[in-house]
Amino acid sequence: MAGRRTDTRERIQRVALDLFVEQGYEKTSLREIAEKLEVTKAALYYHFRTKEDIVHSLIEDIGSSLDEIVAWAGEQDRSVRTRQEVLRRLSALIQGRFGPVMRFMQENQPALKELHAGHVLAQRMKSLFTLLGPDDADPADQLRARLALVALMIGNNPQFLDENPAAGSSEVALQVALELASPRSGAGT
Amino acid sequence: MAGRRTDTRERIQRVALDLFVEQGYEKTSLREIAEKLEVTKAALYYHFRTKEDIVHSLIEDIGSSLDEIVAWAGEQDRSVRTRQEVLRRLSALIQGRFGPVMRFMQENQPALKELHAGHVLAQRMKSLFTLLGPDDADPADQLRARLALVALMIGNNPQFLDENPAAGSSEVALQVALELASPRSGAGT
DNA sequence: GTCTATAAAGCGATAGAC
DNA sequence: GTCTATCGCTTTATAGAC
Repeated sequence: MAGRRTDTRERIQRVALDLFVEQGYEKTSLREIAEKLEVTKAALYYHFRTKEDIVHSLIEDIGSSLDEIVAWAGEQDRSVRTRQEVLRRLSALIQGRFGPVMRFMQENQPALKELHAGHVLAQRMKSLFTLLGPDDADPADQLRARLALVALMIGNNPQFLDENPAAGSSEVALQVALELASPRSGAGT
Repeated sequence: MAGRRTDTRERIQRVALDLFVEQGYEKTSLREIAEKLEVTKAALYYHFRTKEDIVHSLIEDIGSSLDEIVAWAGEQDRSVRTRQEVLRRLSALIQGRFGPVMRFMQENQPALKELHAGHVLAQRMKSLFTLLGPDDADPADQLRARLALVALMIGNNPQFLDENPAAGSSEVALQVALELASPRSGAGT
């Protein structure tokens, strides 16, 4: 049952992400991850050179998906419809297997800030922001673009600072995000 | 010059908050705080019993200010005007000396989660949320209430995941927050 | 591919002198 | 109120056997 494994690398990623989300990156030790997997620390080091490398592998996955969205949007015209479709795709991504990674990113900014993988990701997020709220747009629109993204994240993670289930529905979150990316009366792009 | 001090406790709070915001709670050691103050670790322990106690003292300050706002709002009628005034007062608080504390809270959720002081604060935030978006309100309105608060925080901390100065103006943030707390066409309280 | 054992460093916290 | 010195523990990471 616990004999030869070929998926240990992925099991490490899964368990590590679980613990990172549950108790934070810094508070999660390799010993803890190893224990939960019922292997030793040394086994972890066979698959990942450092603790940071685990995070790196986690973020690389989501990174390419984000790149796809940015690339797709680059081929479209800069319309409200395009921005809304970007949000819809992001919502699907967050509701899918990247939700926990997103949440980890959201809640562990200090850790990511000095992690290199964090900077790579920050650049990708900046592309997304520029997509949703161009640098030459109304400052309020830029802020709304960022809030639209936050809405999607909170929708997936109700306990932003609370845990009211009603405010945490993904459908509601997408609805509010779309409305934030839509032109108000007397404005638009 | 560096002789007798009577404000050491406050100096510790100030320097600790600076470092907590800059590099995160976990990554900031008492040794580092002591070095920046040019005292020893042991001196820190004279003023605070634990590292956690420093955070506790930081959060207690802002806590009473939040309580005042909640109490004031409790005396008003539950109108849009009241909610907007709450946001205005929160904005002033965040723009004032509580900005860094707010940012620390926002960026160190995993650390706060297991810090007791964090739970006390979470309860206060919940009161605020309930104030801005009652539990029996439209789920979308509840989410918007949370986003209004996020807007104020991002306004004070542009580098949410980026650092575009235009999107980080406190006035713009307040404007967007107010609009999020206002009834849309066909809805209201 | 996983193990035991350990190195090297940093951490929060305390004791006791001054 | 601040110091020196240190305790006890945990951490990341490595060496080398199997």
